[in-house]
Amino acid sequence: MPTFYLTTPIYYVNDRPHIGHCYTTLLADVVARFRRLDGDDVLMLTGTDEHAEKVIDRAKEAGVSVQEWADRNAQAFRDAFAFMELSQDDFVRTSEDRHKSRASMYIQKLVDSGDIYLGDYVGWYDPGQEEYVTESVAKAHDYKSPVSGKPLEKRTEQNYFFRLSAFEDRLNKHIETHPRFVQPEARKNEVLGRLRQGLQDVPVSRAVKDDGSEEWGIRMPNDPGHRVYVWIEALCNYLTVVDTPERRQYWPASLHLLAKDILWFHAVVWPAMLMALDEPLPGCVYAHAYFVAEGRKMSKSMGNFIEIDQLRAYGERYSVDAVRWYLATQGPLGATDADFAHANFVDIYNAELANGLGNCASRVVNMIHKYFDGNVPDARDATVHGGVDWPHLTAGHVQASRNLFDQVDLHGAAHQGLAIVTAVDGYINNTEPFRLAKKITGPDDPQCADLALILYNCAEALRIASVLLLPFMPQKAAAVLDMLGAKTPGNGELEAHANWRGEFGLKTGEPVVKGAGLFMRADTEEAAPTA
RNA sequence: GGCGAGGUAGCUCAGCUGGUCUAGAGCGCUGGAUUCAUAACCCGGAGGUCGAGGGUUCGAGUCCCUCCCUCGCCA
Repeated sequence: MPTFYLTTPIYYVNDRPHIGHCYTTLLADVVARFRRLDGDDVLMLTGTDEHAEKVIDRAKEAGVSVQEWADRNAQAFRDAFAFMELSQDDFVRTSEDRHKSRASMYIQKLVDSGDIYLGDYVGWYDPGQEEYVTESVAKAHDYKSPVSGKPLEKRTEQNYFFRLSAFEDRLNKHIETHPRFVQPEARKNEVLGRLRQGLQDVPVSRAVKDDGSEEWGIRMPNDPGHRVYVWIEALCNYLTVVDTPERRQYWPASLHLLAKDILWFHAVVWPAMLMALDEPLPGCVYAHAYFVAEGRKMSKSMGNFIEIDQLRAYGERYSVDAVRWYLATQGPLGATDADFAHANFVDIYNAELANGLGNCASRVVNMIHKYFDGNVPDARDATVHGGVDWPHLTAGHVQASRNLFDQVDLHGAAHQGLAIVTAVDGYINNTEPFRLAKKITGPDDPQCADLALILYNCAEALRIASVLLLPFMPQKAAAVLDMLGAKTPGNGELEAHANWRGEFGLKTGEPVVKGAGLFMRADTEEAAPTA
């Protein structure tokens, strides 16, 4: 069984879960669900990054221990992901020993190999903030603190550095010989452009004073006066989690999903570290863009972050699967930002879910009830009818789904399932089963067989469409399968279940259930739901 | 300032190496048909001087130049 290991970034534990965290993790979830269905041995990883110094500060403000604070906030991410029906196989926290011990080991290895060395760091220090600011920021503020306005101090301190510069050629070569390594294309160009300007070694630690405060973070091996920078330690999570005898087979990761702001770390620093550790590199680093809210950039100062509670409100009104569908199909998977706009949400919801899938399921099930007492009609042996070659048509969309998932094109893949639904709608209009039903004089009327064939084809096509839609809307697609009396496929069963009238095809005589409306039409005038 | 991406219907976008593009899709809008269905589905229509100007060519949304605008990355 091929393995497929995919990751999201680990999220800063002080943050409140918002649409951005949910989006990246949802992408991973949809891909993971599809891969499992298609037979891969999948490991999907997400988690929290907990060792920043601000975590200590905030815990103090809240009057709780750092661990308690981190526990509480990590749980908020778990809850958010549970609400979104996200199916991570593991949730790593950098404060866990399994992470800390191995991350220390990697650092030690890099020290031993000389890829991490002790050097002098010269920079502009802001005493008020107790942090360094970059040269460009310092210059922009006339060498005064951007916060307090007091003069910055030029300081030199000893730091450990990672010899990033040594990997420039290998990185360039790798990116050029592996066209899918950095995606999408525009992001790859950015990385290559920046590589052309040359690489500098990067500091990976900072001196800490032992003031008796709580033990937090990872110290430099053999030099506990230095704490490993949180970002470099955080990157290690992708490896620490699978660096066990049981999980080694998953490495290297097939796909790292992340947002564009941390592309550099993932496409350059992390691969260079892996080279230094003599580890194989991940297959693809995919950096998506951002969601904006109602056309405006989300920011702390604007206070317009779409937080998990607002997504919950959407979920309550329109269903969680509708939220998943909107994010997955309308999200900023490419290089440009996407808008989470209420009017747009309602448009997509009505057009694709209510008028599309929901209405189609409703009309098919209803006719089977009306004309065949709610039992799957007998299709005899015909498969091509009304100008549609159903086995061929559905198989084409199944294959297209696979190809699109390979390219992480979720929008395209989602529409493969929907395309079958559209085909069913067109087929019904062309063959007019409802009109046929009126012409039928009795059970011996040969037109009865035509009617049966038409409705069987509709139901079977809808079944396969649902299988393809399962990764996007696990609840609703399963609900359609339930209505049709079909089984929901398990891991590795895509092929068998997507097979027209195969082992899992609809069986003549089996009951079809009229369920509640799947996605009821939304009122376009209604205001957006609020948390 | 350096590098990069892009400006195509009301909206979101396809249009690869120039010629079925007399310019497309989906949504929205509009007319019709229909009634199995969630005022839905199906068919048709309107709507664009393809950012502006110049050039190459028998022929340019597609190549070249200049300019304008937007966005991203870096400094």
